[in-house]
Amino acid sequence: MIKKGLEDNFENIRKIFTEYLEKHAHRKTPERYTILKEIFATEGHFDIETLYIRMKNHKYRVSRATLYNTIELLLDCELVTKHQFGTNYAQFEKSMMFKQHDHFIFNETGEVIEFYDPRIEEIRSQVENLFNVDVTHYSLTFYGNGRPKK
Amino acid sequence: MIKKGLEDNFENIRKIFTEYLEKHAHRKTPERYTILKEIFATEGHFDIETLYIRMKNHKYRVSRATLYNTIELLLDCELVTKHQFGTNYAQFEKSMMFKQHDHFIFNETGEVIEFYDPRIEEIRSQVENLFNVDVTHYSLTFYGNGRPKK
DNA sequence: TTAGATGCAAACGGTTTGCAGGGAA
DNA sequence: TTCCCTGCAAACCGTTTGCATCTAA
Repeated sequence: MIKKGLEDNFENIRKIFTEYLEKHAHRKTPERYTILKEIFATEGHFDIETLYIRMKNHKYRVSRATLYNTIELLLDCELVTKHQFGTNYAQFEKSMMFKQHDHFIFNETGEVIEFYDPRIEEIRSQVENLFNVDVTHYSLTFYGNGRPKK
Repeated sequence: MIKKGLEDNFENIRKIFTEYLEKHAHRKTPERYTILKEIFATEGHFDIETLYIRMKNHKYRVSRATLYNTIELLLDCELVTKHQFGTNYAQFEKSMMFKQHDHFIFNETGEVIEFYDPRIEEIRSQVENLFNVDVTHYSLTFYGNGRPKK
């Protein structure tokens, strides 16, 4: 039953993507839907190379160029979010429509914890008012170490 | 008088760097001090290539490799801060010991505004307590557009 | 039928590395 | 004198681009 719910949810995602492609007169190629499916089939963050390897392992014929192109579309229709956690390569994650969140990164391992604190919205408004700007997006990331168990 | 004050301040910076080099048994080469001086002589953010060009223009013989090496030392002794504003190249700025701040970036131009909102410290404590971690550093950046003048 | 999309491989650009020569300690 | 540091150039690696081929519309 829960699984059914998740599938329904993905159907919804597909629909959003389809509408986006149609609206912008982009072709609905099988590759694009396969990549969308692959991304939404796994949890957590990923980079392009990892996604590429994973799809190769699943015996899909896909090129890095197409991955980069398709990610661009998915970013544009906001189904995927891009992060640059202080490295010089990009990491991505599927957007969780409702669940806005920020990140804590362990210095040693790169492990990611997600959290949400509503006070960030207050800071955001403050910035918008102070500088007379519209904030389109933002990035808040804490870096640090775990405390000794003890 | 104010200028004098700034010079004194830079003397202090030099001292910090010297102490750091001595403590870690790194050599006090002229290149390292020249780079330090060049960085503290200019305002705002910079990337390695810009710094390289600027030093070439000032007729310094310096290699990119040394710039990268020295920046690494300056980061380590916290005289310089590193940013990755959503691009795949790093930007840096001299640390302002006392003036903690975050950034707003204009989507179109990349122009940077600095600001400070103390509420970020509350979020930081919250994260530390919630996940039982120590935050060593963080990054908060808003991206957006200026509002039409009216 | 045809313009947009794909796969492949080469190009690109910021960063890193290897190495011979130079200079701080 | 030692061996860390420097400049130079090549290597590296994530990303972008060019192009022949393919295919959604």
